[in-house]
Amino acid sequence: MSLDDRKLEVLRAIVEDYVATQEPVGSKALVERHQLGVSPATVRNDMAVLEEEGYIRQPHTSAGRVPTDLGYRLFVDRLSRVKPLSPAERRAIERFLDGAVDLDDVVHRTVRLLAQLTRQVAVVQYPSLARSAVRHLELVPISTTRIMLVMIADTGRVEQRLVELPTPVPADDITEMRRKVNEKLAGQKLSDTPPLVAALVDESAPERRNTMATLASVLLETLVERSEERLALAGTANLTRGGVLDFHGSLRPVLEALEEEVILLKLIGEVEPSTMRVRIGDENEIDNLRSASVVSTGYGPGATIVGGLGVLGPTRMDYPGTIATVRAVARYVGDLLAQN
Amino acid sequence: MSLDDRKLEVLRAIVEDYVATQEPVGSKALVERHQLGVSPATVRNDMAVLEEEGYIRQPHTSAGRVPTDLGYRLFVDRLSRVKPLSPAERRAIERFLDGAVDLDDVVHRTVRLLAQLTRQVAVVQYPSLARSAVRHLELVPISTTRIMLVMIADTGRVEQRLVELPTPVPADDITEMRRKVNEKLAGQKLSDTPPLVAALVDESAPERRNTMATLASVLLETLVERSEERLALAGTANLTRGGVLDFHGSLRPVLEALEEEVILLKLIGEVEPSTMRVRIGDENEIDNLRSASVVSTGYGPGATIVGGLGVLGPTRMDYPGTIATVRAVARYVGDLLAQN
DNA sequence: ACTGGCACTCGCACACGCCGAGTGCCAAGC
DNA sequence: GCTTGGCACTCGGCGTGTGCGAGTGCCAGT
Repeated sequence: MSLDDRKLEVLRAIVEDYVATQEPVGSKALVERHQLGVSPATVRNDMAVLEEEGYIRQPHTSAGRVPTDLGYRLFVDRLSRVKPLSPAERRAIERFLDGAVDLDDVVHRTVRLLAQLTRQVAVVQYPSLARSAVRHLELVPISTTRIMLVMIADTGRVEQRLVELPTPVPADDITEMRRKVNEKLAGQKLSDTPPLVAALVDESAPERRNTMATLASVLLETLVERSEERLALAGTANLTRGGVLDFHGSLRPVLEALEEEVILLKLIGEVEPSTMRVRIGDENEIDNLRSASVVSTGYGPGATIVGGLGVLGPTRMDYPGTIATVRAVARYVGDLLAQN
Repeated sequence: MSLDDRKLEVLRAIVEDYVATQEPVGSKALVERHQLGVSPATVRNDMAVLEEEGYIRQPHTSAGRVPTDLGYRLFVDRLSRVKPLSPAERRAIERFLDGAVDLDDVVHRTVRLLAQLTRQVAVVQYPSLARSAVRHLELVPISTTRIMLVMIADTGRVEQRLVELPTPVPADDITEMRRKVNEKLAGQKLSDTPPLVAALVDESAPERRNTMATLASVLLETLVERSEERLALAGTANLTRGGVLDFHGSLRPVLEALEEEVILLKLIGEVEPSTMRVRIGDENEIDNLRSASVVSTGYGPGATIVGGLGVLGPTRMDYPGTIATVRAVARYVGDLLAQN
């Protein structure tokens, strides 16, 4: 059985009112606050159907209705109009993000901004190394048996790692190695580097091969295997808004989940071509987050995607507003990265 | 009026029992669980005195007693015996911290370890730049008008910053500048660098002065002014242990405080020669943390101190255990840094 | 100075009853 | 046939009342 337009309208009204008031909404209140053009009794009938179909439910027998996860899903997919940002918000974004001096700075500002605008927990992934290309590799001699390997990616990320050499290496050799390494790797996608690194070792002069092998292994580890994904988080205090009512009764599991980088990456990291991803309550695979919703998207210069960002909050969330904000912030950050 | 030994013993018993059970402790329960050698009535008289002096209080008229901040203070200062770590704990620390490849890695492991061992919120400050010396400065040409400035500190910290040059600069000049800059700054305490940097500009050849001035300003900003202190945080989920009873009723203010780097730095950063610092409840200057206690100390290679670390939890906290753990972890981290 | 005894206080848990919001259903109306 | 007003019903929330018991303060006795 399909739902007619009025029933959908009723669902929308329920979602909007519930999100706004945080209280179960009854038929009478509904007709008062929205121009539905019908009586409470009619609305009640519609509600009965919506409940039967699983879009809403009653917390207890004689209370108003509350949307279910399924209800929010339908709302997000078919009922919510995009809510354009206010000029003030646009200006806030611009003002906040301009003046960032650093990739670190950009990420930190972004995550705070996102938390502030949405009043939720915000997560921003640093540009993924896997999706970056090498811009430059630098070998900095620290002592005769130690060099610092610095990798600068085209996304602005900089990774460094100390390399302990098996034997002392003269400065000239290091200069030469730097030249070779850059010649071979600069401009390459990090994901394409492993064979190139292997080739480097093969091609190097016998007397330098040992050193080069050490270097290569660190290189591989840093660049590919450990493939360190980094994250920034902000706004956890927002979890306490609206009491402990959201997140059925305890912040514990949510806070625990937020401590696990792996989990967060799963949440916002799996960037597909799809523009915007909304996961509502039970749709989350992580058990600890069954009471939460996540709105996330990818960002990057132009059309490419180098990382993910998003927010996490109670299922009772202003989806249109949140989606609009997340999208806008992602776009600004992308533009910012494009300028570098 | 001074408190005789038995009264102090009573206070200790109250603190220990309350920390263990989280329930107000009465006179009868006290004599049962501790060998005080006197009757409940006597204990009651002692309690009356302790209450008068402000060390304990009753939540309501006919309940047991609970330590006040002042009571905890007395307990920490005069009554608690240091609780040596179990071998298992020592081993855990060692196992956890060995195998760190990076300063980043060290800090992250440390903060997680600390959170896990104390079951509180842990905070670790990265080695402060202000207390570091320059080990090496590297100028990496990115394009003709852009160079990446990489500063490697003796504490292992690496900071980088993009420098936009006013005019294109040939590679040779950059090599020369690198030499000059290192000659002047390597080995110097960061806090001593400003005049040296100024001198660098003055001494440079006229045709390079412009470039050098740009470089110098970025240098100063990165190294001294912005003097970026970094932090790692873990264990926020531990705040939810013991319900919302601790932190009088709301985690909100605490979570908010934990989001402010400035506040956290104040908490654990002000490292004085004193070895261990315990701030209990109202002793905290930050209003949001009036319901919390902070145990912190400095760490660093040998006797020097390069940063702070500590934990934050409810005033109802196992002080002896926490203090022992924080001290032990700080020592291990210091040793680890000394090895670099 | 310590102790046993005793009256007293008060928070907590539980039971009771009322109120009212909100519902489902039904019969009447457009 | 959908919509509507009417109506009986349900049930959670809240305020009141009561009993219980832990814990206290005080006092008189040793």
